[in-house]
Amino acid sequence: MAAGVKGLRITAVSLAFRLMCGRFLLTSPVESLGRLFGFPERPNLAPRYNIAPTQSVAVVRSDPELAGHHLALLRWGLVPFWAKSRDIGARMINARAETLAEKPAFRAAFRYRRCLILADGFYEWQKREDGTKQPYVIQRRDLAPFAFAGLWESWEEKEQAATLETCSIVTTGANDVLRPVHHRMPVILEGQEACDQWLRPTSGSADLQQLLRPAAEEAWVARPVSSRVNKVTNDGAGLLDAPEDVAAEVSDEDPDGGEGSPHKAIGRSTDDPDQGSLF
DNA sequence: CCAGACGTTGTT
DNA sequence: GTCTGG
DNA sequence: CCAGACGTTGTT
DNA sequence: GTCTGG
Repeated sequence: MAAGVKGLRITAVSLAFRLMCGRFLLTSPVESLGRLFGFPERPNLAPRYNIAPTQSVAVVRSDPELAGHHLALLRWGLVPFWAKSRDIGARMINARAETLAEKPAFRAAFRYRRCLILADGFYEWQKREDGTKQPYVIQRRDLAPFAFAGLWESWEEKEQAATLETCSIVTTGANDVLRPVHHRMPVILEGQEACDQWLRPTSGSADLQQLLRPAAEEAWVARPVSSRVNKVTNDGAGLLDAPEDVAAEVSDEDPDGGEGSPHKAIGRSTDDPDQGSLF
């Protein structure tokens, strides 16, 4: 794919590449997700191109009472059960793999409440020399859905007498390809066995820790996208278009640039504002 | 003992 | 709730 | 993660 | 600069 190749070129040349997980997408039909991750629920999930912290995300849990894997919609940003307010959750969107077994906010969740957080890709922002930022989307080459290693927690809202379920995405060190440009990345559980092992209540700490490693770089592609993704209220398919200035960047680095101009996908006028239901 | 934190990323 | 710092 | 706010008193 | 909201 031309766009994918271009994305890789720019990525490799860039010096200040940053990668972690504060925004992602999930657009696959619930039937595909259910088949892939082994859950029976088939709720009406609207495609989401711009999932942000504090919003509802699709997770898979292993429920000892029901047996098997089950889909749930949880708020992104883990609120520890002892928190006085839900506000802390906005800053608990990631949990470091190296310390989650010890940190008071995460260790009980690591031991008892692990989950898969479903995605088709995630975004990251590259800081340019002029201080502006270029968003990238990172997806599998085959565009298949995948699972972040996640933790979840249950929090009792005192005033409302309600229970809020929240979650956090585990992060780890970057792989060899990404290490020169950035040092962190989200943990992705590749393959059914890794997913099952993460969810299995009887998995030991050592086995779990072994899953918390960087993804296999061959399977992944990064490519620049429109900065419209910056605004959380933009949530349409147009966010995956190439940015307007990619042509300029490419010709800066490769004046011959025989690849032709990577214009925006034609006929994609606006982001469809599929506001309405989250899922 | 009580009080207060409990988290991540990035940047300098 | 549980650990750390004072 | 980025965008956007960042404050008070009093009045209805 | 730093915090909150999405």
